[in-house]
Amino acid sequence: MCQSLASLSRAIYYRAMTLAPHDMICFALYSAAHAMQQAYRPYLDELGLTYPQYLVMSALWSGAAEGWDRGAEQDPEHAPSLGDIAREVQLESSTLTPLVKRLEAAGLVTRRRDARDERQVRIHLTAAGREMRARAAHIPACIAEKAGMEIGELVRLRDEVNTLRDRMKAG
Amino acid sequence: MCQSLASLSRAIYYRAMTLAPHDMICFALYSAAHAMQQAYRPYLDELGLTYPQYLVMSALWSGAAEGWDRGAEQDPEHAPSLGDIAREVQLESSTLTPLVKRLEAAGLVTRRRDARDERQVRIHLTAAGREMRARAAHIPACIAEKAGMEIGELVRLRDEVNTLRDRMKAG
DNA sequence: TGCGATTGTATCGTGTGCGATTTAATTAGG
DNA sequence: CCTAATTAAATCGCACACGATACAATCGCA
Repeated sequence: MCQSLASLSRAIYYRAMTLAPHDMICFALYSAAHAMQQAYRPYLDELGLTYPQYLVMSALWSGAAEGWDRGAEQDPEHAPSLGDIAREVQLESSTLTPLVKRLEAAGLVTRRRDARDERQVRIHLTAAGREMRARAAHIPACIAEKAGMEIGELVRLRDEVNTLRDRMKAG
Repeated sequence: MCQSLASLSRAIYYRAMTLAPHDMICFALYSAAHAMQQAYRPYLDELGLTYPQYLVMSALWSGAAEGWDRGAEQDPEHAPSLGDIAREVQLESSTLTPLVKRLEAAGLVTRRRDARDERQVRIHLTAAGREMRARAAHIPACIAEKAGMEIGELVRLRDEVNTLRDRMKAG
């Protein structure tokens, strides 16, 4: 089916080759990421969210794993900025600005300039946005079940993929 | 950094949870696929190709691992159809039709209706398209080096990701 | 043979994605 | 202080990506 290790190694040794997409690591990631989006689609359709919108909402719901909202109760300016979210979901402002505007148009978030630094736009969940969290809470288990792998296997694979990603982004 | 196995397992057990993007498998694939595209960019810029265009050209160059062009010398109708390419790169015709038209506009391929079945459009490499293969042949080794992993490790990770993809696409 | 079902592409609308650039606000340095 | 450099968002242009739909060509079956 796929090109053998020996064949790949020989080709790399000669440092000049043509690979079919189904032999490429990058295509494995590319097609798997798209397959994941398709697996989420029926669940996200119920919520009226696209997949990247779901990632942004998940970041807000989790407080990006509680890095953002320490003291947010007292100080609304501790809500994440658009840049904070951009770093969490690894998207450019040129992608995120219109996406968040669509979330705002859907009534899930608000966008407000920070009073102390007017360059920043702080993103707040609305009541509707907070309520959606419970309606989305079943999704991870559904996806994990569809993956048909042990949770430990999924976590190991996730970490290996994250390691590869970080290396591709470095130097 | 990332949510622990214990935490994930507990959450899956309760079947209701909110994960931050950086804890999700799907986000690992999503962000790694984008990081890969960025790693290819400098090489593809030299060729004037986008990343999905490179996947299509790679499929043509490899004859999709020699499944397409048996006897193509004698019979030009054995060239891959748009549907053949769509299956290889796992894209819809609505994505591939304009993409291939751009490759045609760049002088890399031709599109011709099959005389025996006028529903199908057969895609042929032009001389310029064939010549580009040599200019792209160094790319896999450059990417593999940047990944900083043993080839065997890369192949194993690719196969695991492909397995996950196939499970997400099934049922 | 003829006609309904299927198949292969194409078209349209919406929503990403990113590079390049712009604008406004803040910071840093002399 | 005052200006140069930096930073945060936004804007624009182009290219995916897919669902829904349309349409023509072919197939299947009575």
